Amino acid sequence: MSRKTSETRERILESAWKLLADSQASAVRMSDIAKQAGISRQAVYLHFPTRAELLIATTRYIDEVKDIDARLVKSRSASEGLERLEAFVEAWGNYIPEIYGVASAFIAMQTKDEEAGAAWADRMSAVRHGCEAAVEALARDGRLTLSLSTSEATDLLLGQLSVETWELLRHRCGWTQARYIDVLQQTVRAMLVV
Amino acid sequence: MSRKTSETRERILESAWKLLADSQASAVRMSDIAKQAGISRQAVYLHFPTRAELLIATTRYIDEVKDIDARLVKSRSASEGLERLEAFVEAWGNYIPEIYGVASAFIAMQTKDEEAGAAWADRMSAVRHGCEAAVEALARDGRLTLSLSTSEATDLLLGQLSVETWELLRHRCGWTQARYIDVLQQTVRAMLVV
DNA sequence: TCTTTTTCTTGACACCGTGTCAAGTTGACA
DNA sequence: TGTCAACTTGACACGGTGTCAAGAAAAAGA
Repeated sequence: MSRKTSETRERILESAWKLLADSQASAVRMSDIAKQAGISRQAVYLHFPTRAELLIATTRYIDEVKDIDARLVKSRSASEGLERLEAFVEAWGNYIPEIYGVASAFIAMQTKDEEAGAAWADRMSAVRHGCEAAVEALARDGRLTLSLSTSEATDLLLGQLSVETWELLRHRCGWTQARYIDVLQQTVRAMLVV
Repeated sequence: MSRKTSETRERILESAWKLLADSQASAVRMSDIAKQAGISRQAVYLHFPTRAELLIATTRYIDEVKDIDARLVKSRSASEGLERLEAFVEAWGNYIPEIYGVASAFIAMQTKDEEAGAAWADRMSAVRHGCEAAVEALARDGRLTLSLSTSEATDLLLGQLSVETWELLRHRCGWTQARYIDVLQQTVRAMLVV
């Protein structure tokens, strides 16, 4: 692996990221990314065999740069369930804008492309684990709404924290990010906490 | 307009409906629909200029056959806000499965096709009106959660009742339809009602 | 420095699905 | 019988993804 290789690879990832971030996702073609990176379309295929794999690599790259793990520390180290839940909503809710571009590209591809669907499902299952941990902490404190199993509560939380819901509220309904976090913490609490 | 014309048109709509209902939406091509209807692909274009317009016509057709209005009567005639809200969740929540096929085709097309995006947005705005009416009835009863404006509450309800959320819970998480309705009524109540 | 190997470029092509076009067929009805 | 509308057949353009082959250019190695 020469230095050149990883440099080009990174330039591709940066380009994909940038384009996905400011145009509307699925309009970004392989040739656009190549142009942005200042290389030929074929060179992109030398590094990433398919569009789906490029998107997958892009999310991983963003996770690294934006340090998703660091953002979750506060939630993971919370002593109480409710605190953990609120910290999780805040951390993930504030992370969505970072990945929204690539996320919506995935969502658009899901139906057409098997591989993209699997990759996105995998990503979502990581989020689900976060939701589950918060719900279980709540249950241990005996504060989980009685009528819900932990798995149901996890599913609901996942739905509430979905990229689609974020998009609806922030883009289509014009909410501010701060209000989104605020209201979501409040509704999630009303839904899940006794 | 001869009898023949409208017969064919209806056969196309029925075919589109059927195919969208049981395969995964965006994999349904114009040629599939033509084959199902027993006509040539070009004949489909004689009745519907684009795939988007065919989808739009298909939703209208389903609305007619499944009588969406009749399903909303109970909600519209409710005397109390809470009653109206719960009836609305039930009516719309039970209508989603009927339109899910064509809905997900729209959602998949949204990004690519301007027209499809507009049509789906239009449809969603009709649902939003339903949400709004329920929320306003609740507010009139003085039972709307204090920290939310009626518009925010409407947005939240819309998000909770979105096709995407339904799909998550029913398909990806394996909920039954009955449980979906039950839990949604409960969570929506917890979120919005004081 | 000269050679080998890797990376990237150029340009062509196949494939798929949408939408268009033109010429011809069929059937109803006057 | 002739006319008109609905339909068929077969061709084609377009846009986007992914593939292939030949060659240029740059890095690595002796």
